[in-house]
Amino acid sequence: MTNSEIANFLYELAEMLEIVGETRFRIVAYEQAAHIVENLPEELSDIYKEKGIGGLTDIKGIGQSIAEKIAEIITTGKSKYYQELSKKVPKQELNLIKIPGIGPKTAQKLYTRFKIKNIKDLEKIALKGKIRKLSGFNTITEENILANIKRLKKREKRLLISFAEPIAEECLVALKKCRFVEKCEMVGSLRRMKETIGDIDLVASSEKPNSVINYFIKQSFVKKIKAQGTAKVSIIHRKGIAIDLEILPPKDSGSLLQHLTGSKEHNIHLRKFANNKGLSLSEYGIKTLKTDKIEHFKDEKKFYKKLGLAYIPPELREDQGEIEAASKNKLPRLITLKDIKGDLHLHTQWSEGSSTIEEMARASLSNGYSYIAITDHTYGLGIANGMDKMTILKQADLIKKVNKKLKLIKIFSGVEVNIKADSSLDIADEILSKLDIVIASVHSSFHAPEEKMTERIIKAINNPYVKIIGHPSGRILKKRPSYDVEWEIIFKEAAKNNVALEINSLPDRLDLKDTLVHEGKRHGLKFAINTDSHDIAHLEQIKYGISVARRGWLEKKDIINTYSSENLVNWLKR
DNA sequence: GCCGTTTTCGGCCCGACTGTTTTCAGTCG
Repeated sequence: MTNSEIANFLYELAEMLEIVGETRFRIVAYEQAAHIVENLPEELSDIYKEKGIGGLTDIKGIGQSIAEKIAEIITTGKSKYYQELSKKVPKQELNLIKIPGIGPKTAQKLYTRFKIKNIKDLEKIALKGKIRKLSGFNTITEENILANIKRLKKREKRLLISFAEPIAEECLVALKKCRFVEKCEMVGSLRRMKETIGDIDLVASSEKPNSVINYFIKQSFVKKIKAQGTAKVSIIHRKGIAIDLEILPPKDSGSLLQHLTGSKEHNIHLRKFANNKGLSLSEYGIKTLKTDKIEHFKDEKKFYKKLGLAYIPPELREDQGEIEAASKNKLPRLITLKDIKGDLHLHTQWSEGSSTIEEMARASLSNGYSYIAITDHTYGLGIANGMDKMTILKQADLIKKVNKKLKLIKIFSGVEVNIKADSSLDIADEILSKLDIVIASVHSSFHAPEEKMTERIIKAINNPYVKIIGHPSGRILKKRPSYDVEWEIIFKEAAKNNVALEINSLPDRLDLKDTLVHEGKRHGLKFAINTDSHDIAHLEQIKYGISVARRGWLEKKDIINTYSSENLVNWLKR
């Protein structure tokens, strides 16, 4: 049983507890445990197999009671507690609380009155105008329910960061033109550079919040106003994405920025941490509990400093140990874009790319890179016009010539070789040995069982010429889950054999993902942040790969393409 | 249900917006 299955199980328990009217704190305990399990790098079932119940309760946020429920579901696939609860909770009510704006109380009212089976039924009843007649409801609430059902259908999945970011930019450009706005920024998951975004959160500082709100809601991209107050406004953008804007006076801009950047889990932990020091946090500043006096913060860094913490970069604010690290001044010095010296995964017209080798090299040079690797597909990947061995050698020859022509950038010859279903590579070692760098990737048989898939990758890692494993988990965001592999074995083997794992910067891959990157770092692994560009226009997507690396706590030294050309050559020889 | 540089019991993050509750509950982030 996977962590995400166990997390879903705990989330469902929390939802059912909510409906039966359990105390808030018990519900929160289940929700927190679910969240912790969801983000755990190690598989819970492995921990249980190795250490039993004690291994589970060692995890902060999981106590005896929840540990027993997890153990039961791992060993038997069932849970008595779950079964008992589901008898008390109509499944229909569980469906209803998925609609934004409908919580357990409203769900119960609607269900007991109408005996609705699902969201579709609710929609029908709302369309017939029956809900407005119920006490406690009216035409407006009925309309809201309908609008929210529509939204739920639309945004069932989160948006890629590459889709959300330009929309947020558009809003900021508009806000900056407003004369009442002093400063404005992205906050929430966008500022933390999460791989997918639920809705866009923006913050502005101004002495006249109302004027800013009135200006904002008149913009042409606003399709609908969802909620409007004196300090906050929520709209729907014409592309269907929800945008929240919050405004406070400049004297509070630091604490507001901190508050809205989140994550929720980071903030909860931070507030508990502050409570222990006799302080209370909010978007309005830091209150000393004894005196009730509030200190205001224009600067976010000073906000953290007041708590005795080093400044925590937004990408780390996921409650993954960053508060403890900041209190001991042990935060990593995160990698930045300017640390990158080259891109080691590029395609050209020689396989499925649209640019030439020289075009790629020149574009990279103007990016400030000192080297690149050309790594076109090999012939097993027929769909991508993969190269056979003669073509590979011909291309390597051409690369030598281009290298002589362009002296300011070094071009490494390479391939992205396929790891076949039988674990072998589709190009012989004899050819691979003539190249500077080899990436090995899985492009077929994604559904192989965990053991087989792990064996395929391990075998590639042990090939003396393979230096990087490309997009190691194989996932495509919103389309394809990652394949089943034993990460711990792969991390250990890759670290031992001096093979780097790739952080692929394509916005729908971002593979390896942040939490696994963090775990890999603990094993002493090296990484390569590559774009997998098929066109010179893709080179700039390296920023998304950098974000993943930062979210995975990586520093310059963890990443091979921050090395100088000379050091990289030495590393490749090792 | 979980947790402990005060604690194994008694707390548990904090505030905005909506609706019709004229002083607050429900919901959200």
